[in-house]
Amino acid sequence: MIKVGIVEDNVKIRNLIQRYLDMQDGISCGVAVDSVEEMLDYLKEKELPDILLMDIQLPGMSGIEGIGIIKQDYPEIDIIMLTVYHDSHKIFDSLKAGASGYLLKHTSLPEIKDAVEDLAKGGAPMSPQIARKVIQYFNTNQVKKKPESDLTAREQDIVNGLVDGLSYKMIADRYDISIDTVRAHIRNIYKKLHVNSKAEVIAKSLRGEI
Amino acid sequence: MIKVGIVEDNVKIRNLIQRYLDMQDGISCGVAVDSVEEMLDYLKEKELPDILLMDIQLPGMSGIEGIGIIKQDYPEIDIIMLTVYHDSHKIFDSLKAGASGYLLKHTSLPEIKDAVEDLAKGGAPMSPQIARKVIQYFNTNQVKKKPESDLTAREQDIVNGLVDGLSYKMIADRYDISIDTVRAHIRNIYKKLHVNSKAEVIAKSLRGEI
DNA sequence: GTCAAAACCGCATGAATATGTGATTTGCTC
DNA sequence: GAGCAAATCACATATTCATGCGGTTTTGAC
Repeated sequence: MIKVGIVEDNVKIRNLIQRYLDMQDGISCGVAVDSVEEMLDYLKEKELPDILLMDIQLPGMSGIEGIGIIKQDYPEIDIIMLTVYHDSHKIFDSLKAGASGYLLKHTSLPEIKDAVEDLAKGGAPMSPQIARKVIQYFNTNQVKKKPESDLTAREQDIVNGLVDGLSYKMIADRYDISIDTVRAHIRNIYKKLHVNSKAEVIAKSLRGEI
Repeated sequence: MIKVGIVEDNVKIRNLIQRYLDMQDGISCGVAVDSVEEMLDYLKEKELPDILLMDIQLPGMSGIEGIGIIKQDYPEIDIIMLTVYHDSHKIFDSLKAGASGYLLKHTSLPEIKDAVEDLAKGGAPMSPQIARKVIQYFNTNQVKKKPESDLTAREQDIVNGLVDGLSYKMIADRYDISIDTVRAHIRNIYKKLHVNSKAEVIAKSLRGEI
């Protein structure tokens, strides 16, 4: 018997999921609350569930913060996020915090049931769009081992200066050239990198894209 | 009609999958070869498939090397790995090389068909065990850093804006606040981080020091 | 020895940023 | 309900940046 708990502030959705899961063979859903705080109270008193379904947008503590707190005290509980958010930040923050699955809210009840069973069997339920973003994380963030910028050595010097947080004047002093020369180099760097601010150069550089 | 190609050196498996997929509605599987080299020859001459199913262990070039070569010349082709290997290195190397899905070989024919359709719809098919390993990558590899910045949630928002290369005005628009408020937050951020330029904030953030 | 690329320099101007000095509202704590 | 942090907004000013234009000198390749 898989014991499931729900943290979801929309009463209708919460009751719907709880009733549906509870009537399935092999699943019991004995606790459904509307905030992380309530769930923490419950966990202190009662039997621990195996799996939690959790929203992100909640009254009080957010679901993402909740993951961290709950996993710290009860690392054996697996958490599936069930939310409308499909932006990368929320997804990766959730996974980093310790979530074991991530479903979007349009997921049907049978699919939620499948996800619970999947997780219990050692899988990691994800909505297809979510899986795609996770995969893309590897595709994009790590494939580029050699970004191969066409920056000259001097231009790279200037970039390093920017990354060190220096102003044009400080860079000029560091390399003993005039500030107008720094400007000239920066201009060329912007052209080559297709950007138009210090900020973007620094970001690119620190992301390893130069 | 989804056009699928197969690279698999086991003739029995290859023929089985090809025949099965080809008889499905909406899928055609016109090419099935036993090495990356042959597939490259085919791609030069004929119509490009939308999706490739590819083994890792192959005569000649390995499937993982193959991903890189194929994606370089034909980035629009999505590749699903279909292999017996479930070790993290092979999985992550494949994903980094540009694979869009990863299935284990015990996957049934209908599941392979589902995977093809899933991918065509923007998903990212993965066997449950694979999904679990991918998720664990985030859980373990990245949780460890807690730089402990005392930035408030709003201040962190602003920092994210800066890292995205936005100007004050753009940040103000993103969060629907006035540019003077952005300035105020930036001031406080600078105080807390002991810096005095956008550049330094971005650098600190991307170095994980926030 | 010519040619192109790289590095260097200068001036000018509008835009963006850094920083100061205010203020109001809200929610939480004691 | 006093005190305080957080978030919001305003106005002002000096500095820095982004970008336009124009150059010269050095250096390596052909």
